[in-house]
Amino acid sequence: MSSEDQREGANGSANKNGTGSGSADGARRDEEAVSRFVERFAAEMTEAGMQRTASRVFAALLSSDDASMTSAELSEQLKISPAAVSGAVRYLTQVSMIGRERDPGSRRDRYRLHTQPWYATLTQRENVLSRWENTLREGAETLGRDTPAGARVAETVEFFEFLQQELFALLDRWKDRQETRRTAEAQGTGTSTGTGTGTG
Amino acid sequence: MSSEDQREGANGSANKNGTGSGSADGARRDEEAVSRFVERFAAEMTEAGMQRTASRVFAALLSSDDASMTSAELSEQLKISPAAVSGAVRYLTQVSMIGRERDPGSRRDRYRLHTQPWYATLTQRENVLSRWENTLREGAETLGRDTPAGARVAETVEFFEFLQQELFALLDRWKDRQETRRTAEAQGTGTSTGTGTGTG
DNA sequence: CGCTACTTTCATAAACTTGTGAAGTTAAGG
DNA sequence: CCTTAACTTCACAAGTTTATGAAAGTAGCG
Repeated sequence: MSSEDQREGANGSANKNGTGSGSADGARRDEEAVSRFVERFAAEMTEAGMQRTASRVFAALLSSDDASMTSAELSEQLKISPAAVSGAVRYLTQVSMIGRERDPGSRRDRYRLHTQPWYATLTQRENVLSRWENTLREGAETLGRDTPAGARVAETVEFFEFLQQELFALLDRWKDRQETRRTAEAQGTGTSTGTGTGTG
Repeated sequence: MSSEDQREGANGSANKNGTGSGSADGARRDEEAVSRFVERFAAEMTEAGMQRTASRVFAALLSSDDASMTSAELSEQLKISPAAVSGAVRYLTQVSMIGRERDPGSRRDRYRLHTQPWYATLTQRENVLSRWENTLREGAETLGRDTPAGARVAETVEFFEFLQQELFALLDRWKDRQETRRTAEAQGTGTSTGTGTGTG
């Protein structure tokens, strides 16, 4: 634990999240409350079937101001070993929810939330929906489309086809909406909260 | 593999799936192939986070000709104890994917696939999406909407709101489409495969 | 070209999940 | 009301997942 802190003095320390930077603005994070949110949201994702640590890492990244953290930061905030972080980020990388970067001049990797984590998840070809669809299609053949069971399964296949098509259209609409809004914002107010967003 | 075939001998017994009903038509089920489909689809649902036995029960019902099976039938086909069936159907009932019936004059319950299992799952208020949305909303407040992290989370909330709205609309469209098709079928060909469908 | 700061892999331990038999409960039908 | 079939609950065993420390692997940087 304490042996990790050697390197701290260098710069913005473990948490790049406003707190450590001693900035004078009022937006100081209540790290404890933030952590509660991280854990709660992670727990809900876990309930829905995502690996526990992967969920926690994802939630932590989602709640970090620049949408990225290093392994050490994650390890410290979530109180888990580097090994656990390693496993989690491998998973999250595989499913395209985060990316790995290297800060130039450092040996540390940074893990960054993809700009469109949900978009990526929902659209990637090797999708849950796609796989189900394929299996169901074979099942419909096996059962025979002229049987009630086969007909039911065939209809389920159609439903999933429909669902996926519509999902793509829906996501496009979202993207448009976001772009429109961004443009409007850029012209209107001068606010510069313009960090990469988590949706899409 | 081969040792499982004992059950075949008896008669239609456990499986009400067209095979036993003594009908002369060629649509005799290859029970082994059907079982492979059941297990494969169940495994995919399990991978996606659903309880293993619940998935197997669901898949079995989906593949049964009248979309319903008794506890004993499930127990035999899936080779699990009545206790396991009990637990699985309790879960499936809770998430509104199946319903419980009682054959009049019998002491056995029947578990029936809801006509619209996906519809129910996607639209019920106590939804994964709704819960995530609420948690995220609180998170946005905690983080402060004027911080990059808070803004990102707030946008995620909007995305989930958008997603849910669109999902409802999408499901309505599907229902319309199905109804239209049914009507057309009824008028056009004389086919009578018209069993309840699994989609919606 | 080797030192050192990271990251990953691996065997093991802990925690959790799941399925079971047995006991308990409910209600159909005499 | 008693008998009995069917369903549910429960404590426990088996199996699976998950996190860990230790060891091995990589790659910046002198």
